[in-house]
Amino acid sequence: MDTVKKRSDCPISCSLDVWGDKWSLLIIRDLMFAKQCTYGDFLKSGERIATNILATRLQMLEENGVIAKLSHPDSKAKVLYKLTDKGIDLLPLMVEINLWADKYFTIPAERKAMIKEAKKDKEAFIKAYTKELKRVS
Amino acid sequence: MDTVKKRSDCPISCSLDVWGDKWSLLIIRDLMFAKQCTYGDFLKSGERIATNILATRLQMLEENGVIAKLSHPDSKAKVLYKLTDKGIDLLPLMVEINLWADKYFTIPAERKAMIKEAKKDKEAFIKAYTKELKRVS
DNA sequence: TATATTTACTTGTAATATGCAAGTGGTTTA
DNA sequence: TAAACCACTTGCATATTACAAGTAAATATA
Repeated sequence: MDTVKKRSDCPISCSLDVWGDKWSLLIIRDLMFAKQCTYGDFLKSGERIATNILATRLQMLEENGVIAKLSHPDSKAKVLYKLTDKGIDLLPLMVEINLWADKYFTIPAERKAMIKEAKKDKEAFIKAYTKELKRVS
Repeated sequence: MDTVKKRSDCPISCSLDVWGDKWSLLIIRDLMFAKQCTYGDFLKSGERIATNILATRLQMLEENGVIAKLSHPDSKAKVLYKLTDKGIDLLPLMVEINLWADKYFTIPAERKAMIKEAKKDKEAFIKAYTKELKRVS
């Protein structure tokens, strides 16, 4: 595929060049929740990503070292995706998005527990959850 | 303009519906750095946003309560944009993006000082800088 | 006071990206 | 051995973006 074209050297801009679209962070979210996902798992997510978009985003995120493919233990027909360390390092960002959303949107009940935990002791939560994510990867 | 169409109730998804595109966070970045910007200031930024895109993004961000217009003290021809409290609350998110980028990209020298300060004591930095942003708004 | 310039946009149009439906080719299950 | 599953690809209509040019009000200049 084609190389990512940088718009500038600004750290925000460079970051957006990697995951700054409507879908990438949702893929990363799925991987942070589920630790590992198949292609089909992503398609089943609530936001109904189109299959061609999913394919190009997965490719893009892999090229940028945010996610990695690994072979599925059960079947050669399946592919497992997981976060790399670079992807796991997006956890603090993900937490902050959740906290912002918690302040300005109505959050579904099943998501409140994690947000509450992150609010109680942010650093501790991130440390513990990072460890858990790295254990799987 | 048309209402934002939610893809799901997920906090990440809802947040992305507001600022999850290639340009919105750059607009917010400019406002966090400069505190107040005119339309022309945004156009002058390094990433060269197209004027029609800028206009629609500013409108979108204003509709979503992230930024606000105010009259320019010098001239009726000029318009000043600033962050609302909701926009200022994106500072922790912005800091985390910078920290992630600092780890994985080459950061321009002139941006390193702020990142260093944020790394030294994140909470203190956010608190102090939030205060400064609110002072202007 | 007339004219030029600045400012914040808008409009038109071509290029690109997205979204949807259907298809493909290996792999696994029955 | 056929049907079903899985991870994609392909084709095409629609939507979004990018680029260039234009507009109207406000201000600066002659």
